[in-house]
Amino acid sequence: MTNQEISHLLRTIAASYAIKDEKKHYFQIIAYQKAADAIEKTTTEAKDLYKEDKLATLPGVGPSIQAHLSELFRTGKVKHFETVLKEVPPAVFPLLDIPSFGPKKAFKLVSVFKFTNPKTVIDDLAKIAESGKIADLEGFGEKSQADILRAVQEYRLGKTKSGRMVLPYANELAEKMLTYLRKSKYVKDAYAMGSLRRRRDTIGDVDLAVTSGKLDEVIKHFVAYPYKDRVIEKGPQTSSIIISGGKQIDIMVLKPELAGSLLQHFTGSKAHNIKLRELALKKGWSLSEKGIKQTYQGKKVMKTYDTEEKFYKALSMDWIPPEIREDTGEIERALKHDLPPLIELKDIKGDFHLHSNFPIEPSHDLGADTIKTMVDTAKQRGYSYMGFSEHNPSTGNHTAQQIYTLTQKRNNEIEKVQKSNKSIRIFKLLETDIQPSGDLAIDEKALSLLDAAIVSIHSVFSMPKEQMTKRIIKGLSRPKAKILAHPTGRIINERSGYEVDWEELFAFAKSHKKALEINAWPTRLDLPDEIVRKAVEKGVLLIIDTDSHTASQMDLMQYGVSVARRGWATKANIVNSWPLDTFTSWLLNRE
DNA sequence: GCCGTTTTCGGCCCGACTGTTTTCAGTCG
Repeated sequence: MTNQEISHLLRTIAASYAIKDEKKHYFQIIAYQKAADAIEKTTTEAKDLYKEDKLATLPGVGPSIQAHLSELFRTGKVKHFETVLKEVPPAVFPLLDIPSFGPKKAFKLVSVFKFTNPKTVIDDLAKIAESGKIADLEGFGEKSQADILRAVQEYRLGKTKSGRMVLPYANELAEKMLTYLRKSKYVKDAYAMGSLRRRRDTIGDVDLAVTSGKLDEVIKHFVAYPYKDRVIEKGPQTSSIIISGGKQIDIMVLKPELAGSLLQHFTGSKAHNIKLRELALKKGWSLSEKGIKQTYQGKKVMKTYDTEEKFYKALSMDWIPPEIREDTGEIERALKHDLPPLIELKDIKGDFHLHSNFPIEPSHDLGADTIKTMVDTAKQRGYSYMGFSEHNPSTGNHTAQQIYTLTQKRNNEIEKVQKSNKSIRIFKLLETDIQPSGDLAIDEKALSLLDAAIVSIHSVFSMPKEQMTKRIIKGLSRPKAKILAHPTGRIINERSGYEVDWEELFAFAKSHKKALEINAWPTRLDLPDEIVRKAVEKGVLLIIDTDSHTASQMDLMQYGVSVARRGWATKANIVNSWPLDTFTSWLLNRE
């Protein structure tokens, strides 16, 4: 059972409790939802945690839910869950997957119209809505009947569940809207918020915040967006629209003097905000997007903040970088004024996963730009060093001698460019396949031509975890192999990575000073942030690379840096933020 | 059901918006 499925199951249990007796089970419902959130978010499979007896390490998973999940993994079902679910008509559950349907609405409709078949309930409901019978129901009306019909239709089209966007795509949508918003004279400042500002690897909705003296004018302007499909809601300070393409944009507008609490509120994460508010509550304070509510001599006073720094300061803590606002310890550290200095884009001194168009007759894809062009771009970026790492010449079509000769030719070209570019040190690498056996795709003689090798998996992804871990470690254990590229092999929205025993790989990488790559390619972002965090805690070296196949793609570095920041990485962790001499000593094993 | 340098018991974030109401329930983030 996947984390997604387990999370869905826990939400189903929460919904069932809400239907049975929401008041009585109020906090249980919250607890189940919280556990569902945690399991949905984590990149570690709950089943693996169960095997290692570490389920309780998930926040919000306590003794009871842990026991239920253990039973689930052991026997495939949970007696307690079955008892709870038995009391709710099964036709309720499919409706819960439709946006705007909660437990109450779903249960009422299923009960009144006596829907019994979960397989047909959505169609049955659509028919009833079309016949006009819902409008007569108490608590419903013509409008809600039409809303139900539209929600069902959108659900059938898969429109509202069109998946999460990769970062640059969401960025582009946000920038377009921000540009449009700034055209209004009533807009003072406009910002991207939510998971976009926290730089999560994927984005659901685009959240925007605007400061203005004229809230209603901004909302009016927002809903008049030319690429709008429809308005979901529109109030005095917030609004949501669907744009063509089906993506949702949410906006919140407040006065400039509330900018601090507004940005803090709308950046999230939800877990981060809840933790902050619980903390404030202990002082008798109440936090919201409007500021901090305090009681003075029996009177409630709202204190306002125009910057986030002031808002956090009022809570006796340092400003927290958005990338780590996930309630994974950042609040405690900010209270102790002990947040780590996260790596920044300007700290990066070189890019090492670069594919030029040099005709090396590779096993996989070739780049599109010349070595010289890419060197020029690196210099423009202010890099002091860089490395070329085209894929190795294909082993199927070449003899060992041919591979050697091709590599040598590529090296000659690099040396030629190096001669006329003294301000940047250019290293000679290759991205070399780790074959299923764990052997590298090129022999020792060809390897000797390289300063170092980036090694990676490009075939036979489905291997048992132990075998895959052995394969990787065997490949990495060659002295020239210094970097493991895209370590999980995942492609966002396409495939989950292969299975690796991270503890074992971290231990090996640390003791042999091998770097794990944070691949900045937006559909990779591999290592994922959560694994970066674990690597950082273990003291494993990391390198941020773009995997560029054109010179312009070297701009993608920012996305890799975001992942590193989300993983709490500092300069000490990131080898390509080191000065040239330190870096060179490391890469060439001269330390 | 979870959780803890103010607690192992007694708390549990906060508010916006909509539709159907005439003061509020439901859903969402």
